[in-house]
Amino acid sequence: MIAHAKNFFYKTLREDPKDAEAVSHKLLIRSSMIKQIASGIYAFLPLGHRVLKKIETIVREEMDGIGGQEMTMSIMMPAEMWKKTGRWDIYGDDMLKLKDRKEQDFCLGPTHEEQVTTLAGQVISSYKQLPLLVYQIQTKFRDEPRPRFGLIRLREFVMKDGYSFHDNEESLHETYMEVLKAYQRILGRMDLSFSVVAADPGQIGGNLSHEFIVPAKVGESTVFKCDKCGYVATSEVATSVAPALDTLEKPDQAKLHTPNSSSIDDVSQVLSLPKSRIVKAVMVIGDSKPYMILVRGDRNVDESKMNRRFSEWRMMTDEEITNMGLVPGFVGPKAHIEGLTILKDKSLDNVDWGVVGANEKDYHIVGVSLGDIPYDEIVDVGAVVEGDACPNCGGPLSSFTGLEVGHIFRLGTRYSEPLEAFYHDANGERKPFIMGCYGIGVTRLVSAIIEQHHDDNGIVWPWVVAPFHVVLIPIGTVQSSLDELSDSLVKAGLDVFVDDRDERPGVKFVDADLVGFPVRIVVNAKNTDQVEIKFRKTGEVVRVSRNEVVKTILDEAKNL
RNA sequence: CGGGGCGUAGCGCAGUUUGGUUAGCGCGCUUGCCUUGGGAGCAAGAGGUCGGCGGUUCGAAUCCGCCCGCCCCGACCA
Repeated sequence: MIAHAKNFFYKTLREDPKDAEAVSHKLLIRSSMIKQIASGIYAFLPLGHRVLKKIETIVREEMDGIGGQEMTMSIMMPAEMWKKTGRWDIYGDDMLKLKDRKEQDFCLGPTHEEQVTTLAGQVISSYKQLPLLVYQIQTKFRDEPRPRFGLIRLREFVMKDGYSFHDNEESLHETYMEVLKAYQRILGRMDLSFSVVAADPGQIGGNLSHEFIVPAKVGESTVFKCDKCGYVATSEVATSVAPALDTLEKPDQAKLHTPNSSSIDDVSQVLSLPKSRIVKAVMVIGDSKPYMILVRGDRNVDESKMNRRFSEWRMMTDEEITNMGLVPGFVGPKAHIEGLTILKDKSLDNVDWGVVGANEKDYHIVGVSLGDIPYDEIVDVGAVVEGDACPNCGGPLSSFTGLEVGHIFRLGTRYSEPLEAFYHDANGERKPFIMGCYGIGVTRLVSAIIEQHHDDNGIVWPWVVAPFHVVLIPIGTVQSSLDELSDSLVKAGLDVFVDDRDERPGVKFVDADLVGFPVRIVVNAKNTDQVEIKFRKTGEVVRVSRNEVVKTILDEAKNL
């Protein structure tokens, strides 16, 4: 494939766009890969389009490699199937709903479990046809409240979503692991460093999931890991052992005056005690019932963990707290509060004594043995913090931020049951499919790759996803040798971009670096027998005779 | 949805506080000359509903009101 700059649909920018913050966003705009159409919605110009297609090809090859069957589902779909699974309401405003001319309800698919499950129910009728793995690479729409960072958080984006169907858990597990390995190969081929981490299935459902996280500054996911034993988990599911407190003699239990000290910080200061000695009491309404959640004072309740514990929850208002006979800001545990359930977070496990609210304005009680505090259940809803001990080996946990580029789930029968997607088993009984689902954010990968592969001058595309492998820059009149050279490169299967613009060499060099072609070839009229080859990644420059060019590049390609 | 910022030529910005010629600058674009190994130079040009609507005024990019869009932090989020 060959393209010529003179009539190529692109225009590089000298200055950073003012609306861009992330490096990948700035470079995508400046190199003219994408143009914004609306918030979270972009057009892919030819350069960006070519990158996207190359990423898709890698994904497709690896999915086909484990027996995945590619298909294309519809983007727009009727409300009915979403109402059956309950997600017509659960998904909320993130799902773009619309009506057709007959006033029928439709939505633009934010994901495709409903559709693929419906289809499977219609097409698959026997256990003999299982297991089955299908996938598509297709545009999704989610009306995100806050799109950001160019292609990182979009409203309209391309995703590879795959779904598997099984008649038993072992089969699901097998496919799940095969997809996991395929994902590792996909990201590895794109030269991304990444972590596979235990994660929160969120509203997709299921009991276990893994995220594929590419470490990046602009990452929205926080991951905790243990260097000692290899434990990794997102902040949403990470557990830890809170480090032990400094030994401190327990004072006699006493009610102390703590005027205007309703926050942990205030109490800690007034009593000259570490925040970890204070028992935080968080009052919530969970699934319509009141709960008091006790957490160690130096940490917070994690919302994702709460979302898994309760299907619906919110903080109590001050009025509701007062109505329970408690005092907002000075809430503490006490026995026998009608209808109240007390949950004790495990972060309090190794606290021997502490401070609790006195349930009286401006008073706290010190010297309370944790053993004396009443509770109904021990729970894990506390947010992990860096420095906590690894739940497996006790080693210290550290954290990093990254981009979630893939997520795989075991769904079980979450969708097949409500959609009545059944097969017949060996005994002739109708059973719902056991399902898995597997996503990769294709558009997000474009950004992830740039976040990991760039320098001060621009993008440094890995060979396999570069929009073009080679940029050819002529200096002076070299038409015949240029044609000959580009011919041989194209015949060797390379994608060649000829910068034949009527520009000075400096302009072309700067653009070549910005756009990020892995290889730059300069042909100078002063000496057409030899050409200069420069590798973007290493900056290495070699001069070779024209007939050695293809070989030189192909030899080096595996390192690019 | 809460907080903050921005909206003037394709891009980046000045002008708005204190209303007043024909709304400027850099880059980019067009034409010519010149130049050709890291964003050259000279000359002549083209390009604007000043985000939108309404109001105040002799007069509005500038003051007032309403609305829209975009970005950042948070909430939210496979």
